[in-house]
Amino acid sequence: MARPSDPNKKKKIVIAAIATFAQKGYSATTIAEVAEAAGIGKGTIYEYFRSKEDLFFATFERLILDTEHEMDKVSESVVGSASLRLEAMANTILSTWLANLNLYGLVLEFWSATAAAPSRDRFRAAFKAAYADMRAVVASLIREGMKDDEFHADVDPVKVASALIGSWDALMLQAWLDPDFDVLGTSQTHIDVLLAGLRHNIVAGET
Amino acid sequence: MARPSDPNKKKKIVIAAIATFAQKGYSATTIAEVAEAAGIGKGTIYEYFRSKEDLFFATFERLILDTEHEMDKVSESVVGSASLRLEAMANTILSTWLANLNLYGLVLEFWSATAAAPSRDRFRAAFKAAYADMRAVVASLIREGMKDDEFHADVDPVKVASALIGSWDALMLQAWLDPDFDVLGTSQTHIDVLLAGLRHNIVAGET
Amino acid sequence: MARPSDPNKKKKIVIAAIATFAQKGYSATTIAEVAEAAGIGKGTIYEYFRSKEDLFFATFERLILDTEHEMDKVSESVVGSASLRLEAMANTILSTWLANLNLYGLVLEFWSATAAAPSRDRFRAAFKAAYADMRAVVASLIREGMKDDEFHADVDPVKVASALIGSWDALMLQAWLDPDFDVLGTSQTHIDVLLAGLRHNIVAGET
Amino acid sequence: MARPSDPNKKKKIVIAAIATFAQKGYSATTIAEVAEAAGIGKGTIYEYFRSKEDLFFATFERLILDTEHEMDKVSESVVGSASLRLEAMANTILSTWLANLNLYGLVLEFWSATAAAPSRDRFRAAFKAAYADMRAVVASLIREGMKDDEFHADVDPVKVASALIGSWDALMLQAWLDPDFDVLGTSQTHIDVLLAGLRHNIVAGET
DNA sequence: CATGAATGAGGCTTCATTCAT
DNA sequence: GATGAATGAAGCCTCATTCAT
Repeated sequence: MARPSDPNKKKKIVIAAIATFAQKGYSATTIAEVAEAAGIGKGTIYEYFRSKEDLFFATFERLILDTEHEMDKVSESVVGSASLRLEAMANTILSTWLANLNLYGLVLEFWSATAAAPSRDRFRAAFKAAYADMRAVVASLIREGMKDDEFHADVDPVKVASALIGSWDALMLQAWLDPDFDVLGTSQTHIDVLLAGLRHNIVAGET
Repeated sequence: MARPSDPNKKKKIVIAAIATFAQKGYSATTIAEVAEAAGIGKGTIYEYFRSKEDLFFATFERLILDTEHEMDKVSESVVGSASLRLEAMANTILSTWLANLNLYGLVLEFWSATAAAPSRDRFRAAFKAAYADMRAVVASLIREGMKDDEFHADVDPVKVASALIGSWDALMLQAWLDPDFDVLGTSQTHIDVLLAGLRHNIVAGET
Repeated sequence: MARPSDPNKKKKIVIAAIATFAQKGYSATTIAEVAEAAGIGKGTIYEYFRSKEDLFFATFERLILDTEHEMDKVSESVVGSASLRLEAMANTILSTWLANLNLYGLVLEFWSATAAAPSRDRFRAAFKAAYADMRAVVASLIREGMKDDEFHADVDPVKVASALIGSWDALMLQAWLDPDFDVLGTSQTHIDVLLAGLRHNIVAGET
Repeated sequence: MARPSDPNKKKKIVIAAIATFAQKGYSATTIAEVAEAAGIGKGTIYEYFRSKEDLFFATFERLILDTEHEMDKVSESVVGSASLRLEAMANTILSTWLANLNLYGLVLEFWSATAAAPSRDRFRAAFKAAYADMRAVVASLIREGMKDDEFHADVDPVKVASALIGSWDALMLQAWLDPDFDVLGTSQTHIDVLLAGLRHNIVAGET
């Protein structure tokens, strides 16, 4: 008469793991700490995850999913010109991330994990997919602006999206390094300039 | 002094450490491996570095210095319009980084190290300083463009520089994740749009 | 609790540690040796003791407790004149110690530990307390002899007790150095002379 | 044309070693520290001593010799009754030792060394010899008192000497453990009682 | 299913000793 | 003879993982 596996137990562990990994980093975090944070026994974790690395990957997946969910909500709810929607997207994403700046250390850990064997490819692929998703969303916004004749620049929307998302990523890094860094202001300036560029023709000879 | 002791022994160790850390990550790298890569005994490393972490920080410092050196060379050698010089800067930096893409994993490790105790502040401060340096160089290029009436946008040069540098950083990350990612093309598009924006007035009502 | 875990595991480890430390000395003893002697895994020791030094201190405490227990038994069971009881105490203590002469090396190690950082004060305080205990027991025996007019010498019982106990200690040392040393005979002579002195007035002019 | 070995260099090293060993204990002392204290290079020590243990033994020998030298001076210079000479001996020895109480930690180390292989027998034999020497000196003082009819007790002088010396040893230990311990007072009481006992017949039936 | 006691591989670090200069 | 850079053996300790209850 085994008690049915509590479906929330796994989630509970991941929550505890996110907090602990974010605070201390992957290597420095011990399974015992995660177990204690989750209020369960050490061995129980191994009932739900094959290994420490497995648990790590699970926390990664959850964060990725949460972010994508956030992006979907934004792109569905905001209306108006492409410029407006892009700005809204930027602000929402950055605000959300800023509100969870403490998680950024965890993202850094994930990136770092892509460098270290043996799960390198696993993390790398997941990251790549997540970026591709974000890119697609942003690029489609830009493409809409072009279709509506709001943007005249003849550029590859995907490339602009890449750079834009990249700048968000990097702004977060700088905020992580320096709590006084003006993320939203810098982002505003960047997107202002970028949108101004998109609204005009880019004369080849000018560059 | 007894055996003259290779005056470059310390440098030799750092070189070996860079290669090893980059390949396997900080945690996964053992002192024994670094020693072997350097062709010396395990104990010798401790003649030059107090601890594994100290060695790690030394590799970090060296890479930072090398990059700054590279930037200085570029900003001194390239002439022409601000747009041209910015593009040259972007291309040079990115090309240099691309050529050492394998080191990017190491940078990820460094970032990650800023999250993990106990050297957190040490790395964080060094990173912050390095970014400030880069920002200053790029911002001064933008400022020159404004002085020469090449750029009309009324924006904070430092903020644009932040976003620009951030995008380089993030493009490298994506290249690291995906070897097929078009770093230079994306950068070109991004800087084209950005420069186009800088050359025009940014009408407040337009955003 | 999972495996019930031998409730005496900690004691078992201490026993093994006593034997190993006594035989090889503190520095020369490795945790691996103690673990093997205890028939357990290396890591298990760290479930019960924070460090090698902690284990060492635990062995020390146990030996101290055992000796005090021995003294209590003697002082409670022997009856008769103070002289008789003091002699009985001396003989019992020395016999007990002689029977465990192999432990004396361990006591030397403890003494030595009081000299070496960083646990110096810990051991020193414990030793001091143990000596104070023994002193109190012996001094009270002498004091009883004075109350009963068996001893006429006007001396500080505590000082005599100190010297007496000290002589036992030192006799053990000499036995440890020289297996042929006549501990009990020497002690007998010493206590005979000492008791004879206690039974007479000590004329100041005579000294 | 090798410079002749500085005959004082060896002595200089031993002096430095005594200070260092006494302060930090044998294990905790590194050859590098001794070398630095002696103001010479690490390697130089190995020109004069085969190993760290050899150096340790040399410091031991020197301390033993110094103490014996001290005893000889006392036994030659003091005149008067046997009681007086014994008291003088006790006071001189204890005062000398007290003045160098910091060296006592080193003696403890030596004792401890007799417990730990592999030089066990070497130290043990030297200690045994040193005690035999001291015993002989003290016993001869007692024997003189018997010959002069100052002492009437029919006891073995060597046994009394053993106990007496042992008590000195142990008093030092207690002083080492407790800086407030009254060494000289306790010794005075002890020797008073002991001498009183020696001056009287010890009636067998009395014990 | 849950637990946590037990385990042992493996890492960092120390330091006595060597030996080229 | 003097030196100290180089070495590597060896030890303490951590912690992911297992498994008996």
